[in-house]
Amino acid sequence: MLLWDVTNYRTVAHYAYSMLHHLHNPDSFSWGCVIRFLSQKGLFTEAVSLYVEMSRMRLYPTSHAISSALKSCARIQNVLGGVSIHGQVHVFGFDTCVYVQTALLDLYSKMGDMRTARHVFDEMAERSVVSWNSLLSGYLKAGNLDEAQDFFGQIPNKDVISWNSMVSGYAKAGNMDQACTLFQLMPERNLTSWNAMITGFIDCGSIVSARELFDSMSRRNCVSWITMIAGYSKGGDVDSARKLFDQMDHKDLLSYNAMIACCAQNSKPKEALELFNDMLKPNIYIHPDKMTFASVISACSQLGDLEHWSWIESRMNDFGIVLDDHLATALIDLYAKCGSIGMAYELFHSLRKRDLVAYSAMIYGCGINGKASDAIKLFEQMLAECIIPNLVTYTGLLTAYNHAGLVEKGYQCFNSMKNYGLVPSIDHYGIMVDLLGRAGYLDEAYKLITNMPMQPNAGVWGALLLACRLHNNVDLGEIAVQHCIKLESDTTGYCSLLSSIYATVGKWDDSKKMRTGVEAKEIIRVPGCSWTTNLTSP
DNA sequence: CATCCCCATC
Repeated sequence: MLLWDVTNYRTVAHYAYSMLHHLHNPDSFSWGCVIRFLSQKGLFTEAVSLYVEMSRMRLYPTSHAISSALKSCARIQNVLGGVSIHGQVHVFGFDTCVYVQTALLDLYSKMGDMRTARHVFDEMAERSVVSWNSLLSGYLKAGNLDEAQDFFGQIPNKDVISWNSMVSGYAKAGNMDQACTLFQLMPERNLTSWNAMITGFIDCGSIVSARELFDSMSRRNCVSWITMIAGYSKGGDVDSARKLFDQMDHKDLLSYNAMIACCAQNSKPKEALELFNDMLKPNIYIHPDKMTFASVISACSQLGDLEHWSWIESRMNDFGIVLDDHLATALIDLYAKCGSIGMAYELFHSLRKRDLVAYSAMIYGCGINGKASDAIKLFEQMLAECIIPNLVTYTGLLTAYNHAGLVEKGYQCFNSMKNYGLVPSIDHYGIMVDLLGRAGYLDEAYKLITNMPMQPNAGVWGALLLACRLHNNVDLGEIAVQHCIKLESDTTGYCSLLSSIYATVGKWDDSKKMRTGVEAKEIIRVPGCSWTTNLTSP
C-alpha cells in the first residue's frame, strides 16, 4: 500500500523487489502481485526479469503473473521472452484462461505476427471484447483496413475501445473522412476518441482543424494538450505550442518533454534549457528521464559550447541516467559541433549498434571539422552496412566536400541524391551555392539558384553574396543583396558586404552609400553548414 | 483485481 504512494519509478522497483525478498518464503501469489504491480507502473523490463526469477524457483505462476509478464514482453518487444512464456502457458495449463490467452494473442498482434495471433484467437474457448479488440488493433497496425473493418463488424459487443481503434486506424491511414464518419456514429466517446481525431488532423497537416476540435472539447487530458503541442512543433509554430503549454494546469513529465523537444527541434536551444531548469525547481519538481536529456543535449549542441554540457552531465549523474545508444548519438553530435571530434569518435565506436542517425551525426561532425576523407570513409562504411542515407546524411557529406573545396566531387554527390530517392532541401542548395561560389563558379551558383524548385531563402542568397565578395563580382553581388534585403529584417551584414565589393573594385561612391549607418563587423551564416565567418569592411 | 484504444526521442 505504501508502494502506490511512491512516485519515483526506480524506487518503486526497488521497494517491490525488497518487499518480496523480505518475505521468508514468498508464495506464487505474492510474486504474481508484484509482477502485476510492476507491469501496471510501466516497469516492463523489471516485471519480465522478476517473472524469469520466479520461474527459476520452479514456482507455479498465477494467471495474474503470466498475463502481466506477457503484456510486459509485448510492450518492450521481447520476442524471445514472449515465446518462452507461450510455452509455459501450455505446461501450466492456462489454455482456457481468457486473460492469459488474450494477453498471448495481443503479444503476437503487437509483434506483427497476425497469423499466430489469429490462431490463438480461433482456438480460444472463451473470448472477451478485449480479445476481439487486441486482434483488431493488430490488423489496423498492419494497415489492413479492409480486413479490420470486416472484423470490426463481427465484434459482438463493441465497446468504446473497439470504436476508438477503428477511428484511429482510419485517421493514421490519412482517411479523415471515414474517421469523422465513425466518430459521429460512435454510441459513446471518451477522451481517447477525441485525442485520436486530433492526432489524425495533425498527421494530415490540418493543424487548424485539430485546434478547432481541441477547443470544442469540454474536458481535456494531458494527451490532448501534448498532441497539440507536438502538432505545432512539427509545423514550426513554437509560439502557439508555448501558449498552450503555459495554459496547462497540471504539467507532467511528458508535457515538459514535448515542449522541450519543440524548442530543441525549432532552433530555440536557450528556451529548451530554461524549461529544463524550470522543471527541476522545487515548487514544480518533475523527475526528468532519458527523453528529456535527449532534447537537452540537442539544445546544448546547438549552442555549440561544452560549458552547458558539463552542467547537464552532472545533472544526468544526479538522476542516475545511464547513456544508451540514443543519448550517446545525441552526444556525438554535441562533441562534433563543439570541435571535439576525438571524443565524438570515441563515443561512436562505443555504440552497440551504429544506425543511420549515428552515422549521419558522425559524418556531419567530420564535415564541419574539415575531415572530408573521414566523412567519405564513414559514408562508404555506412553503405556497406546496407544503411540507406537520408537528407541529413547528405548535409554532412556535402559540408565535408565544401570544406575540402572539392567542387566536382561535391557536385557529383549532390546529383547522386536522387539515386536514393532524395530531393535536396533548401539547405543542400545553400551548401552547393557556397561550394560553387567559393571556388569562383559564380555563374554556375547563380544558375543553380534560379533553377531551384523552391523559393531561395536568405541563406542561399547570402552564400552567393559572400562568394561575390571573395571574387569581387559587382553584378551578381547587387542581385544577391537585393534578395537578401527582401528576405531578412536585419540587413546590415549584407549591406556591408556589398559595400566592400564596391570598395575593392573602386566604386567609392556606391560603397559609401551602402555603408552609412552600418556596423563594420557582421556574421553571416550559411544554414546546413556550421561555419561562421567574420568579415571586416575595408 | 489482469488483457485492448490516444501523447514524447537524434
